[in-house]
Amino acid sequence: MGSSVGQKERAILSAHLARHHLKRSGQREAILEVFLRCERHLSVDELLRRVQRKRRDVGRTTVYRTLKLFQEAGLARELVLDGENRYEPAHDREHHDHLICQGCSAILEFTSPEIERLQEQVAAAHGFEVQGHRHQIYGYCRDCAAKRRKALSRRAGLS
Amino acid sequence: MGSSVGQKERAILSAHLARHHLKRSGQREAILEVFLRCERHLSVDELLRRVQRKRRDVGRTTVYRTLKLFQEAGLARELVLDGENRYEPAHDREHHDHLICQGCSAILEFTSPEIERLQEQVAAAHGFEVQGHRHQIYGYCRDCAAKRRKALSRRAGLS
DNA sequence: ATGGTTGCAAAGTCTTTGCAACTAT
DNA sequence: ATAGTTGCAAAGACTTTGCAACCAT
Repeated sequence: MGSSVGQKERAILSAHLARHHLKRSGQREAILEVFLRCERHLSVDELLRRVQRKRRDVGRTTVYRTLKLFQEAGLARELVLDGENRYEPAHDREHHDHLICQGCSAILEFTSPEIERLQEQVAAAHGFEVQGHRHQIYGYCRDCAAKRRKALSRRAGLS
Repeated sequence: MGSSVGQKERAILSAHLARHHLKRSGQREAILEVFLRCERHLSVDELLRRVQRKRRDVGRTTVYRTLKLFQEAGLARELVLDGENRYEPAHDREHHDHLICQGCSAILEFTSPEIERLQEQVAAAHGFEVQGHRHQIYGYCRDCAAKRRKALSRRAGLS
């Protein structure tokens, strides 16, 4: 195990490297490995820490450079959550989007084939060829919404 | 004219200021004015420059602080386009989302009531109270898609 | 051998904070 | 008078770049 994960992604990376006359390296392999392994969205820092657990000789700079490389190869996608830059595998088996709570910063995930279908329609109407998307709904989760309602009615009662 | 624009937004800001025991200021008014005036998404820098044309005594710091204030008041929304932090009025008469070209960085806008409706359903299913959303579809615009297809078939022909 | 890759330290961005002067209430 | 606001300069956080050593091809 380990090396059996991400066969396809490895191939994509190899192809990209070959096409651009770039080289393999232990660091790149290690980063890819870790990156694909964790489904969650990682910050540069988290990724760095995890990679370093496996291989001490990986610098922060390399993580930045490698993430850029992954993006160019179409393997990674950058997203901003709660003001933080994060990254996720682009060939996500099943793509998901986010519900972000403005109260407690919780992040719920959702998928909606219907929305994806509508997106394609919208894009087609503009002659646009879709590569991916990013869809964030922000507001208040069940708990925070309840708290807010309470706070609001309390205020209303006072005035 | 000028002062007639953004009546509602002024009211919202006033209410927010009052509720939080904050004060009015010429700078805040000027920034709001300019911010509402331009429909496009502005970077902090652009906003600063435009505001300074009207009022020299506005510092960059104040723009940052005021944008944060606007966000808290629900008047502004932050978004990341092409790696750049930008802001747009949140009470946008009609909310729009973006199609972003990875080739030429063009940004097309779209609206889709159907998608908005589905969003509400998704949110409701999670007990989530929607305040807003951000939906970016990225890929290639008509022209760039055509160029890419050409480039790809050329390569295929060569190999 | 050639030319891409790496880590480090330095330089760059963009954003926030400390502070004294200023201003709305 | 009191308490929030401002601009500036300094500090911070995050990212990129210059460079000499290193490594894949």
